[in-house]
Amino acid sequence: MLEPKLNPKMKKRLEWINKNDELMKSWLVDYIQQHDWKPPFNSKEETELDYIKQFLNDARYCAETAQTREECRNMKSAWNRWEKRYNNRKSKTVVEGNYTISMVARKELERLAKQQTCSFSKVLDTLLRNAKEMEFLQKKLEKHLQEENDGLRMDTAFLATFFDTDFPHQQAQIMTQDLRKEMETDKKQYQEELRELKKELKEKQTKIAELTAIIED
DNA sequence: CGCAGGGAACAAGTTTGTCC
DNA sequence: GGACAAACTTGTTCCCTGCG
Repeated sequence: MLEPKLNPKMKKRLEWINKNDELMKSWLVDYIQQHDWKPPFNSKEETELDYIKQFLNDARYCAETAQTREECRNMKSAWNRWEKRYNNRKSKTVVEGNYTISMVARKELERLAKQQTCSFSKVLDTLLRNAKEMEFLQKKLEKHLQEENDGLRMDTAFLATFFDTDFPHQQAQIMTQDLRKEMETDKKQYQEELRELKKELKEKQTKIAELTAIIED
């Protein structure tokens, strides 16, 4: 039987382990057990610190092979991922998710990230914030069109101010054309409906006035 | 140049939600 | 209530970038 040889590289490789970090300790205990690197942790007989100290001590005698190198790298990487996700979960401002999107959307995401030299996350975040903004503008636009008796005055320039690239601008043009047609067809109908609504509104107002009078009496 | 670190992809397992 | 899909969790791997 060969005497186990001390491997100084292992010590260096595991220096990132902070024995004072409670979170890291309990994570490590799970990780070590999960990989069957040590017998199961028994909280009645040992502390997490004992367990980890023992593990580190044993690890110093690991043979210097590609596998141990790999395992050490993976362990550190797993911890970094876990910690990052843990912090994300705690965060009030960011949240990590996992979604399935179409290839078309994915290609576009890739293109935008490259164009802006930023991460996918940043692109998605910005896009969705913009979408919120768009929703607000859309509502404003609808209101604008409703108030304006002559909705036809809306033109591409009006919509184009919300966009800054060619493709959306073209879409805006098509959208405006469609809207124009639709409005021309439906204008009379809307006017009729508007008259009806105004009538109804007047009736309700009268009713409210009556009720208010009764309550005040 | 080698290496560490970070972002993302990918894989596999688990939990949660929805529908009948 | 169970079948199935969607969403979430965790770990691993790949790839790129920046630093010494």
